[in-house]
Amino acid sequence: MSIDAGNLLGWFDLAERDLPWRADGVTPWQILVSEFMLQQTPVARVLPIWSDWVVRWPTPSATAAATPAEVLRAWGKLGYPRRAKRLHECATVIARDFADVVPDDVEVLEQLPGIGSYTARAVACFAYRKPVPVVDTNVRRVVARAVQGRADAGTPSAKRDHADVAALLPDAARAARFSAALMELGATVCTARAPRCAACPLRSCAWRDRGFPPGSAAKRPAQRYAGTDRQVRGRLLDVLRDNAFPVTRAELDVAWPIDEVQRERALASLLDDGLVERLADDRFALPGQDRNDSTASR
DNA sequence: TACTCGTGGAA
DNA sequence: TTTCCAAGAGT
Repeated sequence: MSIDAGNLLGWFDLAERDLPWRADGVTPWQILVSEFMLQQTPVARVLPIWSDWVVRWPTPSATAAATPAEVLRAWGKLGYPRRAKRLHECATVIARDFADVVPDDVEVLEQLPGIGSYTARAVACFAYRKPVPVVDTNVRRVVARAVQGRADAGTPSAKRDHADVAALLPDAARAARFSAALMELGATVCTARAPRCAACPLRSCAWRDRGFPPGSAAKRPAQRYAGTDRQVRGRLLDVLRDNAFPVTRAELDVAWPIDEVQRERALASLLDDGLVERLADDRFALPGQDRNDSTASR
């Protein structure tokens, strides 16, 4: 089964969310920034961060001129701070090697830091209107249901997923908007939990035709967060973000006093990721931040 | 392929 | 309260 382009696009014309990175005049770089922020992160949480960010650093070179510390602070608690580091690196490469112009070629984009299969295609499609398949978790779910008649998408497979979506794309003139519409449908109607089938605009759906068979119960154990290294890293970074000057080990210790071994492991991984810097006096700071403080002189 | 990597709101 | 999961990337 396929998806009728006119059917989906007609719905999108009426139901498209008014997201700021979709507005006229938003540059490819600013769209790229939105895609970094939206990786595994809900739209509602990205909105305020993105709005401030693109005003402060409207171009790759402006972003590259900032310190990693400034970028990490602006990222705030958006999560996965390695994304912020990679966005900064990505800006540096584009400013230096691409004359401050975001590439429009998928294969070139994929070589940039923090840009993978999805983001490369999203930028090519949304910023440059290229008719390339854009496959995210929403698209995979919509295709699994409407086309394949299954409740959930299978294990991701870039090659197969791209082929599945490429087969659905209409003519090149409408392909980019079709991809945006497919994502939008998955994000707002054909959702993972409690899909709103009564509001679905699709006239054909293989999953519905089969009587909505449930997904296979073989799900991976729910991801836990409390007590994980991720939480410890988050606590440590939280301390560093909140301090304009370098902090001592003792100040980090209180962020996770329970388990010293785990705390050291988390700190080592942050250093390894380039998200934290160790100074010669054994204090710690966000990379590139001011090293002076009021206590150093007395 | 499977696992790590944050965060917080909704059910 | 616990569970789910939200425009993925890198290894």
